[in-house]
Amino acid sequence: MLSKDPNYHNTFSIDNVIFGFDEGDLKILLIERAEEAFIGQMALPGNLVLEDEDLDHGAARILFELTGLQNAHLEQLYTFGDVNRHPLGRVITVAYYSLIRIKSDDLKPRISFAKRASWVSVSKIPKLAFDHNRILEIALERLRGQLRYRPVGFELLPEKFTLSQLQGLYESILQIAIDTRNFRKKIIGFDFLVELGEKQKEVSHRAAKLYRFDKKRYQSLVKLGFNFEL
Amino acid sequence: MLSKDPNYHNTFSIDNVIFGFDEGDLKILLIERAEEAFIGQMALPGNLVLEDEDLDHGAARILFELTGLQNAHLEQLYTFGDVNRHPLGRVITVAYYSLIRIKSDDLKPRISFAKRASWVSVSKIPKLAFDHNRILEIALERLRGQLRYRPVGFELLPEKFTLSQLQGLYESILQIAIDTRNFRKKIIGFDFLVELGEKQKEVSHRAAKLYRFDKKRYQSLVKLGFNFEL
DNA sequence: GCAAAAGTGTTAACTTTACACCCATGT
DNA sequence: ACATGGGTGTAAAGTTAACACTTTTGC
Repeated sequence: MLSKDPNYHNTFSIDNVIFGFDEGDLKILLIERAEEAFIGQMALPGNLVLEDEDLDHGAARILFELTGLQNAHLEQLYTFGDVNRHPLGRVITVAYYSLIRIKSDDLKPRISFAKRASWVSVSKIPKLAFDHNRILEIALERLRGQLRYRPVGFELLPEKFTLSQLQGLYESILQIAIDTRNFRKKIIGFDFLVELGEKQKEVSHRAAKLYRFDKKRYQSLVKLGFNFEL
Repeated sequence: MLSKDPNYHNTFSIDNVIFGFDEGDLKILLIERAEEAFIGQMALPGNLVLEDEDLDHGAARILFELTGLQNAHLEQLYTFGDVNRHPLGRVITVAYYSLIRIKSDDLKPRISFAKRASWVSVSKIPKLAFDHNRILEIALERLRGQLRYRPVGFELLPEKFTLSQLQGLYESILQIAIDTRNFRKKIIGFDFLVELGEKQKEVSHRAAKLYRFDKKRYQSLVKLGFNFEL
């Protein structure tokens, strides 16, 4: 065990749980740590908050510095403050989470704190630094909870997607089977998907129609009292 | 404005939002502050966390010291960390919340930090210290959100209650009208209320039957896949 | 006997579930 | 022509919503 570092006295950090969806699989963004503690180990992209910085700002800054990602819609998840969660001293951490569309050219750490950032399937998460496995667990619970009651799935898919992709996302994250006809009826009935008049290309079967999520339409429906529920 | 106090550098606190229900009215527990900052003003019962204390423990300790309350089931709500939320320095605060049964003899502050603790109707909250009005707002949102999907109402009522009291609680907190017959059918149908075979006393109208919430029964129903929803 | 709240059932509208076959495309 | 996933409707079961009168009790 490392000895306590007095600079870590009463200090706090932010850790980001960033979900993405790719190849039918839910993934999260991990970095390889290039500094103590847990040097060389995989961890959530997180770091200390600056003294003159609001929490939400810190979350966005830290995410950018460690991964190169910008404009993720970060939401506060939970605060972890067990006395011994950090080997160098008392550090409470505020966890944030976000759902984003994975793009291949996204990931470029801007500071040496992280060696690299990469997407890891949630079914293949190694032992992480600190209490990050636990943080991820809480984030997964929250994601599963929100998936049924808020149209969060659309943030994970590409802008243009097929109804089967959408159904697959729900089935994969919630680990349930969904009846295709009922699913389509319901989703189409919500009346916030726009049929793009385009089709999939380069698939070796009947090409599916492409849709996009109409966020403005969704928001105006919500104002009229509509409640998303899958 | 007070000058910054170097002792408050990178320090964190806990604030508790404690809900109670009495006389058909939702209330929260406030203290009158006996120390700087905001001396003499009403505030949520909160204080600094000790260095060697887990967050959950700190929440329970602080609540006890400032109000005398014990055994409240405290749940973490949200963390507030705006740079200027505290006039003496940077203090992030982790808000906790709890629903409890109000009893008249509960409230006795154990340390001089609070002059007194008292229940205040949420419709009559004054301007509070720090950003506590905002914290309360977030807590109210969370309470309203949870009320429909978790049997939290029973934590606010006395152990023995009538169905009208229960209905009144929902109507008062959610600010909606509920059909009595449908409400009773649904609640009775859940099959986790126990009819006590007793009746109200000293009311000048037909006395209502008393019920209690069977928590064990509820939990075993949940295990079988039951989902509370009002 | 009257005021005040307790208690009780039925029907129509709507929502959810279960279920099976033909279609379009690439190889 | 076959393999692969895309796309479609109906009926039964279950749930929710609307609605009005009688009962009990204290004063």
